[in-house]
Amino acid sequence: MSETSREKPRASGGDMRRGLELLWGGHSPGGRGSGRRGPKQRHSTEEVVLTAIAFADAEGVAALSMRRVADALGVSPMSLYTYVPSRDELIGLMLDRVLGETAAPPPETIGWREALIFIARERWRLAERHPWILDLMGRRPPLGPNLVGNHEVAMRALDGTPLDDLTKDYALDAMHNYLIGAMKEARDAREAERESGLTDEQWFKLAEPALMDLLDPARFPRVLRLGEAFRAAGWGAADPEYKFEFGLSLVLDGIESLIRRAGTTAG
Amino acid sequence: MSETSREKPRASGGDMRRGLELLWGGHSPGGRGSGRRGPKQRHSTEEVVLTAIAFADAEGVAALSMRRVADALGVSPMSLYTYVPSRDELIGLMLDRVLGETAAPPPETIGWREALIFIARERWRLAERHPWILDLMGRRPPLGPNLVGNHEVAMRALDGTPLDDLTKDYALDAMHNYLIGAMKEARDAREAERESGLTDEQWFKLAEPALMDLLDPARFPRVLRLGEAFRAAGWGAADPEYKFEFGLSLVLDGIESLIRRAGTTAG
DNA sequence: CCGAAACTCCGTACCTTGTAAAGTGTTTTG
DNA sequence: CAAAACACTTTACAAGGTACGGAGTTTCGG
Repeated sequence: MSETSREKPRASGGDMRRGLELLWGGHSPGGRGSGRRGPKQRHSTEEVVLTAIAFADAEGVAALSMRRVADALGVSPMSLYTYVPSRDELIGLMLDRVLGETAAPPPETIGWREALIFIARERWRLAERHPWILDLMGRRPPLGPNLVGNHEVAMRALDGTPLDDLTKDYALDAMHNYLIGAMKEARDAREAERESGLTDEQWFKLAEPALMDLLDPARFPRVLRLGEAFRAAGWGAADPEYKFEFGLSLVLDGIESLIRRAGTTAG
Repeated sequence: MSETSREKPRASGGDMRRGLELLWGGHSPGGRGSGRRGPKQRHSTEEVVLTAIAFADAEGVAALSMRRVADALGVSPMSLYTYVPSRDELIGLMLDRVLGETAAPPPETIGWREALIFIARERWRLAERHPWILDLMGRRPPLGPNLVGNHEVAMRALDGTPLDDLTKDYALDAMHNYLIGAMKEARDAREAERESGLTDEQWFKLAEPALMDLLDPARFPRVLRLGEAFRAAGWGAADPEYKFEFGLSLVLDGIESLIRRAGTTAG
């Protein structure tokens, strides 16, 4: 519960160039500060972004406020606005920055399936390192070099297949959407565990007695059977990483049948 | 950007029963107010929840504050706390309430695939009516009657298949995770459009010239080709509902191959 | 070489949020 | 009829993003 989203009009033309500049050229050395008047900035936009990322890793985007980032840098809250036009833009920069941490499949990878598995696991690990990115995907993402680069890499994974470009994009989008959901599921389990001090197992056992009074076996026979199956299988059966791999194969099987169909119709 | 999540310790035993009571029995007539002292409540918990839902439909969960709900009901902010223990709990009630709006596949539905398609489309339409639910799934959801009921219905859709209960759950989970991602994608497109007054197409056309200067054809050949493919296909190719259906078939194909394998090994 | 422009940084201020605390008035119980 | 339990209100706090205006610093145009 209590996930919440705030909205901003979001760049409608004028600021768009500014935002893109920050994303694409912003951190290059000498790009800024060459012929500016006034005092030199005591920090750099990159430093601000890195500080904010470290903070978000430790406490989540929710807890990330301009004041806290400013504190961590030893400046006043308002001076951050000389580095970054708004909190939203800062978050965009943070997102594109960490997207640069994923590796492309190594050259010896053979076949699209192996390549996509590699990519999916990279994203999984990325979300483990920076769980907050899951709150930020979607919603007109920052078109930075790393977001674009990641899509390039993903498209390349499908290079040998008979799919046309549009279909490749759709398939990758479907996989990505699944990944988002699965990574969120795993993160939420981790967070709930940390916050409440209870593992899913402990929590469920706590809720169970109260729940058993409420669950009418005539109305919910399958759910009750499922509960028994989980008890019988031991709680390892609910391990998010296992479920992630399971769902990933399932989605890849879907892509496989897509490829097979395209192969038979096209030749 | 700017999606944000706040956290609460979340019921750890003592309040758990209270929360479940509200979810399962709360709205039944006469259940409350029978032998209580003090003045009668001017409204009901259900009224509060419905008001909050109407508000969230119109403005999103982000804009949903206790003060605004109280205003809409004509009471002071703090009196809401006599109906509902906290904002989080209120949101839990809202979520389970709207989950009750989805229909089960009609009896004449034949086969698991048709049934799952029906369920998926119901969820899609639900998210169109109440887009804010997408911010709330995951994260230890409220174990209300409708959440449980929906899972029962989904499990029933796989009744004729050779999958065991655990595998059914995994498959449904994978489908659900995909659905979440796809519905979020669609909602974000709609919201961004409303907020900025630009369709994705217009927005992209606006960003394009600036982007073209930045996209090195040697580094991003596939992404550039994809851009051309989209231009050639017309922008209907990016229609979220089309992509939703595409991904759904893909996931269902994955389930199909799962079922085929289970069928051959088990019998 | 100097004034003015451009810049950084800071303090203050406004508004919004969830909800704790304490007070007021009302209904039911004993 | 007194007291307990409740509904409801007012007030207050801390935290948030950022607009505004001021103070000090560096560079540019002449």
